[in-house]
Amino acid sequence: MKELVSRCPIEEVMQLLGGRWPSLLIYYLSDGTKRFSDLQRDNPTISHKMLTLELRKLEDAGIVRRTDFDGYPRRVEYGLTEDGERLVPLIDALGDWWGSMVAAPADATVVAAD
Amino acid sequence: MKELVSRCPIEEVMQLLGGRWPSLLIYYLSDGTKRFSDLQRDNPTISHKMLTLELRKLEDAGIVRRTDFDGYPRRVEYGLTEDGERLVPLIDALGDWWGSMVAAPADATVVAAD
DNA sequence: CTGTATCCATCCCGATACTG
DNA sequence: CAGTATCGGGATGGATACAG
Repeated sequence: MKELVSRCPIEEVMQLLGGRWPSLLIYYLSDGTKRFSDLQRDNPTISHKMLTLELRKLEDAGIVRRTDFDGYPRRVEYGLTEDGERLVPLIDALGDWWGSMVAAPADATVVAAD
Repeated sequence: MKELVSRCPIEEVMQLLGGRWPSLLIYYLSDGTKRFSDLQRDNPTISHKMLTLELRKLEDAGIVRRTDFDGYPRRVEYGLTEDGERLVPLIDALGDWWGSMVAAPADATVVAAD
């Protein structure tokens, strides 16, 4: 079943950003334009293949802009679109939320188990 | 995890919320406390097994609180913790962002269907 | 009703090799 | 340098059966 018409936009956006890499790549790109090999250096553990696929996915979603200067050797640059930039603070907010979680463990939030 | 801890909290929080179901379950639970079978009805396409696993994951993360009234038949209720509640608007913001994306495509190519 | 365990198909992803 | 294609192992998740 490939047809998933999400009723909830949340479901869709999580499909896009949910994996391990998308948000990380966005994070690194928020720093400025980078080349393919720069991103490889930033993320030493991502495979060549996955970097390509993730970038393509983000590009298709309109989050990442790809610029191909085809000379030799080839040179391609990746950067965030405006939509991508707008996404950064939202992702950041999730990070802050997570930070507040680990700072104050869930134990303390349990209220009077009667 | 097997490897080093993520430098970026984003990476961690996405590992948690990234899949198809977590955010949806949180959405449904933001509505109020629900039983296992209620959630099954809300999400007709999730399998029994995955519902259990996802709920357990969210519970372990301190997002969901599980209350087991063990009578007969058994009855278990799920609800959001305070941390979970605080997460809702953040997820919502992502949904809004996504909504603004589809509303105004970055690339106006396909719009004109003459 | 809720939860656990098992089996098994599927898919994701890394490694590798090749192209321009 | 950047991208594509292919293969195979391992993780992921559905179906099912069973337990409390």
